Amino acid sequence: MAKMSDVAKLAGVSTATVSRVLRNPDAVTPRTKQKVVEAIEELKYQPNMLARHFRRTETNTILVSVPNIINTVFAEIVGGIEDEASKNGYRVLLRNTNNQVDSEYSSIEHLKQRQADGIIMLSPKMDERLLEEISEQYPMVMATANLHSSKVPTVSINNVSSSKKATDYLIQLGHKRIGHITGRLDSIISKHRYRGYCQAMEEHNLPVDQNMVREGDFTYESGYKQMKSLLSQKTVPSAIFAASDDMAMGVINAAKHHGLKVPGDLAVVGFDNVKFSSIFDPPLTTIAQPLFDMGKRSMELLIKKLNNVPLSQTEYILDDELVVRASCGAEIEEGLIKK
Amino acid sequence: MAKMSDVAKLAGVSTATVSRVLRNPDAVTPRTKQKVVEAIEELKYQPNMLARHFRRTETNTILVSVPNIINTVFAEIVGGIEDEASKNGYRVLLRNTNNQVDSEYSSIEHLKQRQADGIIMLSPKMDERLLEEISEQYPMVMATANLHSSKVPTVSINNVSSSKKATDYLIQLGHKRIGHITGRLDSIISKHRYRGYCQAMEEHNLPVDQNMVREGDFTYESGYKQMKSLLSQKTVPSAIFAASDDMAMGVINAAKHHGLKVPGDLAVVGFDNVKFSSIFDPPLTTIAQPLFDMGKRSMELLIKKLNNVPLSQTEYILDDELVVRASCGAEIEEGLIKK
DNA sequence: TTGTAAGCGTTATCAC
DNA sequence: GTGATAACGCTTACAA
Repeated sequence: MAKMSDVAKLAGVSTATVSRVLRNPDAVTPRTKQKVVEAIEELKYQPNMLARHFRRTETNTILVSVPNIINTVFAEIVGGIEDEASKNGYRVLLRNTNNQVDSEYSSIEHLKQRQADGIIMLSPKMDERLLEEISEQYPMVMATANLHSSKVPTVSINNVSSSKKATDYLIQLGHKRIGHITGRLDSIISKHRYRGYCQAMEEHNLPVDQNMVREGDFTYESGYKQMKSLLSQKTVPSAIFAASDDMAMGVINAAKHHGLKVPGDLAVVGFDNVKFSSIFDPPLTTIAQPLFDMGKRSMELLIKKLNNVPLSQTEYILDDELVVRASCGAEIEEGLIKK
Repeated sequence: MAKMSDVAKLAGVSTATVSRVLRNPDAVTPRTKQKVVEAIEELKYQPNMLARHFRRTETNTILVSVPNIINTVFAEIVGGIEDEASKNGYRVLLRNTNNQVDSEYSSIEHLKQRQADGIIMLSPKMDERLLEEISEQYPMVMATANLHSSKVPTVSINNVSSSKKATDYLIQLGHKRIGHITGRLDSIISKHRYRGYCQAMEEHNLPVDQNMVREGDFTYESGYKQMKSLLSQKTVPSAIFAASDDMAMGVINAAKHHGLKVPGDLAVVGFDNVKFSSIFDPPLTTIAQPLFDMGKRSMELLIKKLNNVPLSQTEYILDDELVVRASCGAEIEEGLIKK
């Protein structure tokens, strides 16, 4: 494999000149540049990036810590990150944590060992104070995370207001016994979505009945199971707000298997607007998180940090949207919501 | 940031010894080792991996070229790759190609620039001869690809026999007008699946009617569109074999929107067994590709190549399986297939 | 504008 | 078993 010194020799110049041609061609006369370029082509020279990264102490690589790449929510965010990254000459190193905090720590180690220029953490589970500490020393951005503190730059939607919006919608359709399947309640996202649900209920003087609330873990299976549990009670909800589309689909299938019609006997609102939510039968009414954009935006912010551009804020709240489909039996007609 | 020489100084040894403690601790007396370890902890020394990679000319990173990470098929394979990689101390660098051949070439450049120790290509579209050439010089494995040649190690299922199996199943259920939605026919995978379909038909003396065959591109949308097209004809199929689950779901929804009952009026078999296929209504009968395992296996093979372990073969065919669910209206009962 | 040469932090080859 | 030192390939003061 040809190295820079080979190119230099063939072109009759020094390695410094070859390096300049590569890095900043205008600092060199057209003539020498020409010679060097020819030599590069002749030898099919490829710079040894390991040497370059070492010397420049940068990798052009950003690390993404993902709880689970198979989850379409994260896959879409990663898609957005990758898109923006490759447009800017960065590569994306993926780290699947499988929801293990240990794995998150080891991602941080990678960062400290300078194997990546920066990190984007998706829904981190690790200690918040530690996260802040690292964020002070290394370029870091978080996506789909709501920490208590706002020291770490975070891209998300407003999980409280969006959930309130979802619940409001069900109330507006006339529902009173509205159940909620939460995500794992050790996650702040889940707490916020729960809070939005509570706020909507309380504002309309509807009691938040703990018999109507179940803790899931964002998965289809947990939605299915918790709905079964709700259906085994004497009083049964007429509507469900699920904190994820996967759970909403579990809820609907559980209801169907129980002989209920959706939306006839049960209205369901999901959360995320993953691809399948529109394909599912019935298509899900859901809160659309701009997942791809969240990924893009996180990467944009990280690039700013990498270039020492000061960020004007630390919380970037993107717009969510209630996407109305058939799972609540409502149709938009002339701008009005009809049951 | 502390460097090795700092550790050496504090421990009162040379850098060579520190390096030894890190790489091969048994080549050092317990006493010196102890001193060095203490110094490392005291200084919170982290090796500079950029320097190490440069020096060792290896990165412990493998590159995965993915047509589209948002596609659950690929996401599951990547999940398997990541799993096996992290068990073996490798990191996974992701490159989303968005089905652009150019992007595949640029992944290869990364490899040549020694930014990764090896590469796994998922469904590559680039020139086959070039692929072979690169495979001779660099560690490379392919997954979900069937090339004509068998020089590049490839992990896949047998797309011909699996498709034949799927079609046979429909024939066995009594269907005669069986349609097929292919993937893009410039892909060998699609051609093989088509071939399996044809073989099954011909073996049962059923004509392969070109009016019953449509070219899709593996996406839900294409399945939907091509089914609409099939339904606009005078003679309409009674069953469809779709070359992907996404297309199968498109087919089913198109049929439903057209007023047909699935499986009552139309039986559908898909391909891939993505997570959502069992959640869909009706749950899809489909060919299960062991996606996660395919990822794992590809990584295993790549690790062998990286360690210069000779591979006994170049084609690794994993077992597929026909998963029978409700989309064909059949139920397994006492081991018998009933209509 | 171009060349010289030092240096990035680690590892490997020698001696001792 | 340990230490001195050269080397990996590129970048960058500094000198010319």
